[in-house]
Amino acid sequence: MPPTLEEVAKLAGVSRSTVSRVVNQHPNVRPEVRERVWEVIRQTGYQPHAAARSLATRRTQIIGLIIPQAVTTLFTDPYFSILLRGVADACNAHNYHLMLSLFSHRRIRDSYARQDLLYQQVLRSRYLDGVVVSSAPLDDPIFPRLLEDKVPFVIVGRYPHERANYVDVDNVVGARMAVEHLLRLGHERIATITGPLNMCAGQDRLEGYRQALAAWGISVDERLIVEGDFTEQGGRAAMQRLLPHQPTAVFAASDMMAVGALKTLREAGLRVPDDVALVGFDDIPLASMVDPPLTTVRQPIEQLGSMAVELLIGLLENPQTSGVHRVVLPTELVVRASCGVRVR
Amino acid sequence: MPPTLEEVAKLAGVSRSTVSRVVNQHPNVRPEVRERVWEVIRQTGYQPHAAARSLATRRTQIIGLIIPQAVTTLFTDPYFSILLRGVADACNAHNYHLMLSLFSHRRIRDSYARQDLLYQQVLRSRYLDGVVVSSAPLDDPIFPRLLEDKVPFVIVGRYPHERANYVDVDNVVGARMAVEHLLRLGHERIATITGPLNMCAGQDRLEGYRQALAAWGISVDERLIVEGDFTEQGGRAAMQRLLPHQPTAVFAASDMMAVGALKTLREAGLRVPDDVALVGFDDIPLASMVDPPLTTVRQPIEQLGSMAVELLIGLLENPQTSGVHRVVLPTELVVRASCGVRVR
DNA sequence: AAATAATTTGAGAGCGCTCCCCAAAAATGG
DNA sequence: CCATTTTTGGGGAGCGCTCTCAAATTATTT
Repeated sequence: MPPTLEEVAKLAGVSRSTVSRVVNQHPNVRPEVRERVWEVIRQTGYQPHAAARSLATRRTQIIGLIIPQAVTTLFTDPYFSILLRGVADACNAHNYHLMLSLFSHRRIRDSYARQDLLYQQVLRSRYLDGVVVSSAPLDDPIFPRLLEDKVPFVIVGRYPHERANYVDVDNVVGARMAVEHLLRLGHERIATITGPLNMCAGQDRLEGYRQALAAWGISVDERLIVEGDFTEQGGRAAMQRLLPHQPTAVFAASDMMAVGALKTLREAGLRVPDDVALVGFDDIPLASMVDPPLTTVRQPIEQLGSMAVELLIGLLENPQTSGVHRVVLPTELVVRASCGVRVR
Repeated sequence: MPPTLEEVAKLAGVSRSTVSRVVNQHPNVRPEVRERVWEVIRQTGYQPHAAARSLATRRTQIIGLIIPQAVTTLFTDPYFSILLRGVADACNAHNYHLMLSLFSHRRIRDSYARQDLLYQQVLRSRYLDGVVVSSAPLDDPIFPRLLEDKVPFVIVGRYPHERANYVDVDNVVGARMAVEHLLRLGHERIATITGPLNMCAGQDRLEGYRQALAAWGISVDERLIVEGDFTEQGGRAAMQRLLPHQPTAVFAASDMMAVGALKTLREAGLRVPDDVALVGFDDIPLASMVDPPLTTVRQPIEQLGSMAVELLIGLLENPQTSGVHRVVLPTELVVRASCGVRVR
């Protein structure tokens, strides 16, 4: 049986309160007493009991990372590993712990029911001090609930509500840069494979595409816009549907979809970039590994994760700080071979 | 302020104990009372407070997934995403929660200190009911500690201790199959890029390699054995060192390393499989995406994760069940183009 | 030296839940 | 119909910690 505060107190010849003060770095303890207590703590290997502490302080030091929806695919996308790394790192750095809430991908059918259950269990039972939400569609029920329950949360992405804090990248500008790059290379029939249009990132990247075309005075051919789902499979399927309309360039709203599109193009006997230029989004490691290497829009995924956590911890530790916290990070166009750099 | 047990009890006109019984499905409550209590619970949205419950029951319903060491790279390997998915799924299915403990990859220097801290914080403070450990080197200090503290744990991999429970794949046989396949194709100068040799999987796969050669009466040329670290970079570097010895085939102990080797080979002007045959291990999605598609040894990664969790939960819920729990899953050779299937 | 202020310590009351134990009520049996 | 068993509900004592408040001690000021 591990020792309790009480026992440490007895051994050190002081009261519970004093040990508590020592453990929690309260100032008003005589140095010699403090040292004596530390000595006992060291010898006994005392460690405060998390649950007891949480019960008294009403804080758990646990942050949740919630990725709603049935997301088989989302997890084959390295985007998540990278985000997770950022999140985990920031948690470590600030002595918070990380609880991961994914949702079963096996049965999409009951996924909402499960999500509901998890929400109850995890959030209402106060396991978490706050949460980071990523990759949720805009109409996900989690947002209204979080707001109603006044759970501190930060979104990786965006949500149109005054009390929503978020960290996002400038998807519109990123997408516009990508498409403008294609335009500069002389393309006019530029197609796009969008992300899911119920997600902010999906919408924004499409918006960037539209803006770029508009800026160049090119009218949008709606047949060149096909909705994907951020997965490789989705990219393949979307590209399949685009083929009949013979685009000379394709902007895919994620690298995974670009890779899918690449395969479909190749299977159709088209060469990239010679016959069709291709640009992705994310700059995941795979982007530079495929053949040809993918021109893409880099977003600082890891940083997105760690900033979200830091914002959240700021919220948790200074609740009085009013105002909403929002950060938008820049993107960067990474030119590789897949877009076919032509002579000026 | 969310309602407490006490308040629910008052509203339902019963005592705390009765509500507790209802919530915890204890039998001895009259159906009509039970229904009345449920009704109040529903109306008030009551949810038991996790910390209070944990304090009383000494269980948290949280499982930890621990991936020790500074693992930048490990997380670019989809292996982890897939494992994580298995783990998360199993947790969801059994109403456990998942806490993720990674270690900062930024500063390798203080990684052991951090690991120590985390160990204290997470395990000794009883945040977790039990843990799943993956990808730990055999000499990782976590194993003796877990054993000493009697923390219930399951390893994904293996550890030579009588009280160590684990889930593993048959790495020796898997590797042997891979190498024997190359032997059957007529190769004799078969090199191997091993995993880290302080990890079980690294050792076992090397052992499989040796066994295959031995079975065919081919003596091992130690210059054809180069240690890698499971990363793509490591694979590149290892292949670089192998080039001078002109192997006609290479068995890489992970797909990521195989991909790295592939690039080095290509840069050296060698064609795969024509000049050098290549076999990997894991069968991550990338394996079928590279050119040429990788012949590899498939291991059921996701299942590994979920079985580990299920074993652990079994341990937690039936502590009396004596005996050690060990599962070894089979592997399967997946033949694709990279090994160059020759005519019989 | 006395009075006041500041610092250090301890006692006690929770935090919200579980679970043991006993009383009341209901069911059973002779 | 009363004694006995079984079911049902309630009271209370924790689980291990924090935190307020007041007492005790020490330092500072007049």
